[in-house]
Amino acid sequence: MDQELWPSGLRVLVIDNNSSYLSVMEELLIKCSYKVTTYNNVREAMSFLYGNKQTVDLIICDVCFPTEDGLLILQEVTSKFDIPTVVMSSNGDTSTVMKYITNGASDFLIKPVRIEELKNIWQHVFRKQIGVEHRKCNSSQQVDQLSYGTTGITEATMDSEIRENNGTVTDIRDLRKSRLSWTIQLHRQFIAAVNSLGADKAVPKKILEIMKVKHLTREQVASHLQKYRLHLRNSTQTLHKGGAPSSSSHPNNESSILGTQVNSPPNSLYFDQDGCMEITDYSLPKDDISSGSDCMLGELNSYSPECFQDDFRWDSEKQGSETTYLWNFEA
DNA sequence: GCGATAATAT
DNA sequence: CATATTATCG
Repeated sequence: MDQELWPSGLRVLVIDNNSSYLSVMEELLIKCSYKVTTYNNVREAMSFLYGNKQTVDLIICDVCFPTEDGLLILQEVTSKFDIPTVVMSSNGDTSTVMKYITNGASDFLIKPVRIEELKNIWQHVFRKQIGVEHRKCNSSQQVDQLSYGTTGITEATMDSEIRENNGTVTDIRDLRKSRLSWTIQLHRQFIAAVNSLGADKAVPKKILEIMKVKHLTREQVASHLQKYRLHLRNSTQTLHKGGAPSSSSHPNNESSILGTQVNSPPNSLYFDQDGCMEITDYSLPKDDISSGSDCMLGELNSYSPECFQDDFRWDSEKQGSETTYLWNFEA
């Protein structure tokens, strides 16, 4: 529709190791009246983020880095900051897009990025701020001012739900009730850990180490892993359910989920953003970490300035509530 | 259905 | 033996 009504002043952080393209992006974004900060170095960008997370509304990050892994970067950012993150790459395969979207990306832009696409990215900021309530955006003249409240963006679940440090759960104990509740954030960290190890290397102990959540036990991770695999199976092979046995097409990957590097998420329901959850299906741990096979857990937590200490939500007795949309939504 | 725990397996 | 995986419990 109209073209002059997108919010100006949106503060965008762009990360791309290609300085030339970084300039292109900067130019395009400035034409959109956004405020732009660019980094061609992931680590520097992360440092900047840790120091200025209150002043960044949106992140646009390329996912093809020589040494860094785009997926890990995305997971790092989305789990530690509640800032909408848009991913861009020259490769727009559905499976690739799926991989990033299921891991928290707000959008996926295929290079070369057109200015028309950038004109619309502000919607992700609003979507996140407004959160559950998605009211009919009249798209008219109410988008003029962004509520840049320093604490504005970060407040998805602040109430009595989760108390965390910048979006990352680091400890659980505080609300010592009885049963651990796997919240989205915690689950994300779990997924991030599983993904960074490989499918075959993702075992409770290592996952626990990577997650670095105090007082979380190996047993709890094991239990969650069990369910995770179970649900993964269910959605991976959707044929099931009294219909045609599907005798054609797919060569039937009978090798278990763990055996080798299974890939390709054929079917799946991805997510339902606004409401509450977003995780319904996960891309398999197969990833493109530079090296390839060996894990690199030692340095996984590259960024992360300091230690932490926060709480987490335990659930005492009442659980029949509206929790748990993690991976089920029933038919 | 969820997460904890017991029972097995590696 | 320690830890991973599966089964069962509440």
